[in-house]
Amino acid sequence: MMTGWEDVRAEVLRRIRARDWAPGAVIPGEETLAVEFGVARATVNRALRDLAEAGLLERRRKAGTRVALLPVRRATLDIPVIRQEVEARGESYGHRVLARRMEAVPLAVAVRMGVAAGTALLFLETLHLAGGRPFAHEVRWLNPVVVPGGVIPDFDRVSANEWLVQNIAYTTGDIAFSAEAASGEEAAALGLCAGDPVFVTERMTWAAEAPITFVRLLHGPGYRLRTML
Amino acid sequence: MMTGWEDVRAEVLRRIRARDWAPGAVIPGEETLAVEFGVARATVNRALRDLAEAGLLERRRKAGTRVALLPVRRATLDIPVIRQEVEARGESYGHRVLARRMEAVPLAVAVRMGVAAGTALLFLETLHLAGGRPFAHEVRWLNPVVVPGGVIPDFDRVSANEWLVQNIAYTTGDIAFSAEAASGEEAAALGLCAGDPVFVTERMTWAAEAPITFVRLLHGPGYRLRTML
DNA sequence: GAGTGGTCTAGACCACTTG
DNA sequence: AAGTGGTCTAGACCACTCT
Repeated sequence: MMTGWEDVRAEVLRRIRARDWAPGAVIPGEETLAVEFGVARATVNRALRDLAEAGLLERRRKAGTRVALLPVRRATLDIPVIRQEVEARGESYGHRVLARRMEAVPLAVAVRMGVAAGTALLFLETLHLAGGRPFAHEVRWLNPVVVPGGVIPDFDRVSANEWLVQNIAYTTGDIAFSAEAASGEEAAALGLCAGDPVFVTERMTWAAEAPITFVRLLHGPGYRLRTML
Repeated sequence: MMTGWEDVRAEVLRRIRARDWAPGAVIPGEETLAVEFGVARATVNRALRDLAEAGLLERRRKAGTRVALLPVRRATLDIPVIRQEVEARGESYGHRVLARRMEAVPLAVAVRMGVAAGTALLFLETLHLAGGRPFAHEVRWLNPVVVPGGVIPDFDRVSANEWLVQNIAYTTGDIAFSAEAASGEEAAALGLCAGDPVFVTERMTWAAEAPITFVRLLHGPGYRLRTML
């Protein structure tokens, strides 16, 4: 029986897999499928929309719905607060603030944050610990302008990472992952040797045109960012 | 005016940001909001569902809808076929098959694929080129059982990456990213020095309980995996 | 048991895009 | 100009889960 939108999605998926509907081909319209499956058009719409979000269908008004020629795989990454990430591994979390001062941003950071070169922002350096051992090294520039009330905590109790998530709700931004060789200082902080490969996460966040913070996070060897497809 | 579900979403988002609805607090029910906003309940439902998918709200029947205490940031990664990735950079794509033979899988791979140690699978080694220069090094084990008709191409024209996407439609799987030091062979293939940091992508895909393929993909320095938040 | 979100329906209008 | 997906509505029933 075809009773719900998930049944419709399953059947459509089956036809795609079975090549009943070939890659690149236009599939029947929503109304047609609704009649065939004996459900309301809205139900078909929900199913097709879901498959389109997953990258298997391409939908355009008037042009209709096509089976994607080269399905782009879409994976959803959950990016938790570091404390949660550590505790999810069953280890105790801790962090140490290594530096906290106003400082002129380097040019590379100024460009990425969209502020004038030489602007003074709050510079923070934090070491995140898992089970007492170094887990991640964080370097952050924070725009003090965006802090509500202008009161910036010292981040000894709550890390900047967690404090920002709780206090500067829902920002936009981008994130990039890469592999780099650890510099001498970075290696020392993480207990590695200079030149060891580190997993780098760089995140820039904005709130309504105003830059909030730029973070560079380093994880040592053994760190894996995982997700389901 | 509150005419569409995106308007409803925007207003709800505003209230979360403004702390009108505090983190952890239960917000009004769908029916209540529908009346307040002057829309149908389905419209409110669509808006709240979207925010829940984004990680900002937590919804449970009977319990109601709460503002997430520690919003988990969710990012969507698009994982295109390598050819598309290269061409999107405006470079010409090419690939060379370095090895293609049946081979007993190493233990580590057997475990991840869920096959008996020593099983013979198709082993493929491919170098992907961008503008004639090495872009990524791919090592893959492919389960020949899943190939329709049992006919496996030589992958000289179409890379295994692209062929699988087009011929083994929609599989489940997982993906993991990490940073490692290049081995001597890997470095040679990519034109690097042994020990240089490489960005590693490991992907395992399944189709209905049967393992399809395990891939290990290496990108040299300079490669960045990017997405919006 | 009862309250809340999850979903379905039938019909309608709208927006976009293509021919 | 017309066809297709996008969305809205009002009402209904269902499923889950908290008390």
